[in-house]
Amino acid sequence: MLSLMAKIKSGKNGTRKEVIIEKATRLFLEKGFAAASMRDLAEHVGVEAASLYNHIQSKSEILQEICFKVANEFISHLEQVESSQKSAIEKMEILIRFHIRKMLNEYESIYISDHEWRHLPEPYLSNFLNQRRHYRKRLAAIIEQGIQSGEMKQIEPYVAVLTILSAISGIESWHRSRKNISEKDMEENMVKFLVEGLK
Amino acid sequence: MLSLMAKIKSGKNGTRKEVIIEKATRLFLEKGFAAASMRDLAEHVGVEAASLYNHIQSKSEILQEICFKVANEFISHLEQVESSQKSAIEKMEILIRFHIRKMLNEYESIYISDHEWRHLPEPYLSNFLNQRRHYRKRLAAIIEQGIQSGEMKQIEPYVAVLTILSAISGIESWHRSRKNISEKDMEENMVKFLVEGLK
DNA sequence: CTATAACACTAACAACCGTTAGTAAATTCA
DNA sequence: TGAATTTACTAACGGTTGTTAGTGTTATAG
Repeated sequence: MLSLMAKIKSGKNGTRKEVIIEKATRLFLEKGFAAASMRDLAEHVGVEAASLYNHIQSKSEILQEICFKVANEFISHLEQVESSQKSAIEKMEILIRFHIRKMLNEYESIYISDHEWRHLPEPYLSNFLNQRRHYRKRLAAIIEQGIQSGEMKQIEPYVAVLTILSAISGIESWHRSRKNISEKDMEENMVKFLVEGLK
Repeated sequence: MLSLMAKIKSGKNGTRKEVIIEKATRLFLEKGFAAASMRDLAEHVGVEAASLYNHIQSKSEILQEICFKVANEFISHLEQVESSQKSAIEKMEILIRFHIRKMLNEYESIYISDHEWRHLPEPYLSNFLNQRRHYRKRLAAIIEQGIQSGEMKQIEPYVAVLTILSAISGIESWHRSRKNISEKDMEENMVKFLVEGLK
């Protein structure tokens, strides 16, 4: 009894399922979710396609795990920031830096979460979009508050949120390129641009 | 002789091929290029799938037409701006407004050009990416010049270009949402954010 | 009106899709 | 070691993919 998670541990890389999701993340990034096949994924994992189904339930389950893992990380970080006693502008800078760093360090999964969510099946699709809308509203609320306290300039919070989040997602291009610019420069310059844009 | 374009004109909407590309644009936007099937497209056009091949050569030819039409529009506009006698900051504002308006008015094709280009077959893929890289370098050159003339603040031009272009592509979210904000507000707020971010 | 070109149709192709069934090998637990 | 569980394999399924061949229909040009 007790079901102590059996074996499942595949040496170094954690659960076999985790390995599958990790490889799938790269594959979805390169080919897109729809164009990436299970046989393709299986080859990267080093196994036959059918064997994957001993660890996952479906192709779209992989996408779900990627998307909601990312979403949950951002939401829980936001809650942390919200409950802190910082000024609105400080909160925004913290959030912006968090987004930038996530994008710098683990952009594969974030990119997928940002661009492949439409292939989520219902009800996950609606769920995901609701979470995203809610997240953005909470960011807008911080900006709203920053405007009212005079910390930020008069700007439509919705537009500011859109602008900031989209701008950060552009770091994807940096990843795909030859990276003539360091991570640190990337972060500082973007923060300079985006945070100053609020003031 | 003279081949005066035969008939081909399909009443109001121009060439039959243009209709196909138009419908494909919407379809690729909603489902993504890989997930959109030719039978799906045919249904939207009101024809059998095989009939499409009387007007196009392949599925990816449609994608090519969309991507390069967009690219050419931006490049030729850039050349126009470059050859004008404006200050760097003015040039950037003109370019930013052009991007924003394009995104507001015909975002379907721009979105596809921005997000589905990886499904271009070679050599079109390399060609497209080269054009894009070149375009961004020329934008960066304008910013570089703006910094040296003291019009703009000290910022890494590459990062600024990335930030601006990505931010604008976020207008896609506005299109997908309920649009509580007018086009004009969208443009002015975004310009305020992005142009001020340069000063 | 007739010849010709443009177009849409049906049928089918080979390849690939996600997924399941059934079974053998490997691993873990007692 | 023996029993049980997990994992990988082969084979195959029904369905879809982009695309072609071949044929008939429609519209245009001379």
